[in-house]
Amino acid sequence: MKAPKVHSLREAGQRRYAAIAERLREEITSGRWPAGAAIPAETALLAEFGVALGTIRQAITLLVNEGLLERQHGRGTFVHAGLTGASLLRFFRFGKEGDHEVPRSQIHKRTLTVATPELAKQLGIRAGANVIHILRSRWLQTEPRLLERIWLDAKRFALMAESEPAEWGDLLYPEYAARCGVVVHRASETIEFGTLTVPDAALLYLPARHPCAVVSRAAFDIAGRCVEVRVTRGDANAFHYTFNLT
Amino acid sequence: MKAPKVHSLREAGQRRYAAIAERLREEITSGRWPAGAAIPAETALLAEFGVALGTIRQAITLLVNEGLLERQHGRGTFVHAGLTGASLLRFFRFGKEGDHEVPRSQIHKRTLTVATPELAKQLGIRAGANVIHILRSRWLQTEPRLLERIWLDAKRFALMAESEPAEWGDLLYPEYAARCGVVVHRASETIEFGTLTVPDAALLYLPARHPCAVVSRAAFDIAGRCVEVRVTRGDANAFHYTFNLT
DNA sequence: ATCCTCTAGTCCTCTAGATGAGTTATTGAG
DNA sequence: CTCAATAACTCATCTAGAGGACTAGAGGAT
Repeated sequence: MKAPKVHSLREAGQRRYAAIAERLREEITSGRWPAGAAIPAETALLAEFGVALGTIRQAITLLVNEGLLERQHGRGTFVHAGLTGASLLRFFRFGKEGDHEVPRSQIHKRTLTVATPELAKQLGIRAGANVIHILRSRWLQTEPRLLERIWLDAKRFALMAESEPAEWGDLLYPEYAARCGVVVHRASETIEFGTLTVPDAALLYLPARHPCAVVSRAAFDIAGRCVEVRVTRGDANAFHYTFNLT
Repeated sequence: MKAPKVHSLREAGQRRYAAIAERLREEITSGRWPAGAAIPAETALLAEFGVALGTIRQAITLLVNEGLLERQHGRGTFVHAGLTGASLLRFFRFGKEGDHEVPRSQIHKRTLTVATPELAKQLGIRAGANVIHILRSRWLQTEPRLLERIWLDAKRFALMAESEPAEWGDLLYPEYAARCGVVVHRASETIEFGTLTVPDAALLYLPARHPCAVVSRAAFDIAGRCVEVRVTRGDANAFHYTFNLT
């Protein structure tokens, strides 16, 4: 089935490349083009939409800049494969530099509870709906370094509630993808400062009321739905983060 | 004088648009095209370099993405005007939201000292060379909120040493530009947590050893030279910062 | 004075190609 | 079987041009 040319479908004033980008975005966010898969070649798309190569490339460039697509010279253009989740350690400096070891995970609790109104709003579910709550620490060498609290929609992540936490790997995002088909595409993080409660301090082998950095993350799938809420705490003295402004 | 076509000047394997971008970058970083000024029109550049419009646009896009140029539809393409410096408060939440008031400045000290080896390395000057050191606090309403220590190369910023601190505005970057012709184009910032010394705490009306966020900034001009080193401290409990990852 | 239109100058979109460069699977020689 | 050459596919660069959209200023109508 040949798709109609884009000329007839776009709104007044809308650019052709923008109309094409919108159509491609729809294929991606709907999941018809799954994460990591190749999209049709540029020559195929220009034939399908009946436009010149430059127009197709402009549409694709738009989606590349949005982080939805990735180009690979000579291979093809691919739907963004998602985050692995190994990125929290960039905020902390524990031990030697340039060490990108994945911290080992120790699950302390995995419970089924009920969403508070605030959490429900973040996850886009009904207040009072079931959520999975995970408490785990992350270890480097022989020291617990980070303490994570994670909340998931129990409906979407049913298989995370049924499987044994001991079977999970140190990284959760690959588990989400393998067990529940949920790919984390982007996340928003907020950094704040606080002090450790008595039980939290015990889990991190630190004194009570020790200063800590608090990183609150909301993770989103490619369609923009929030799929995970996570709050991570670590020793404030190990915290450091660099970035650039222009 | 007509410039030679770019064909004959680029290195083997280098793209035309990359060669053109390099030439434009040289005009900008050398200061021949000053900050805020318009560059020649695309049609003028394509005639000068003897290439097609698309190639010129690709070269300009490269520099726009680097932050060196800014396009304005219908007006022209301009050299990036530089930072105003009003951006440190984005890290802190003092009082009401969405309040973009510029904090008032109180200069406590402006002294001429000698660069430590580490500072000299950052500023790209000789260890032991003269530097200007400024200690100032930034006020919102009736409270001191941030404490800043600033170091400048005394040679480049001679007029900052001679003028009266009382004459300076609340923002220093416009002073640098007006008095010394130094435009801050980009900055790199590192966040850490610490506690306040007794004298620093007194200046911020906080108890000694109160937790603080420490933001260390290196500011660079458009040619990539470090022109200012600044360390800012504020109440850690007011600190918060959000950003996105893909 | 205010509003409008016109115009020249700018960047932006789009076409219809040709050619270059990187990747991968196949095919043929040893 | 192993390895190298090749073919076929991909995205990337570049041309030469037409017309659109936006801005700013000049001039005229109200």
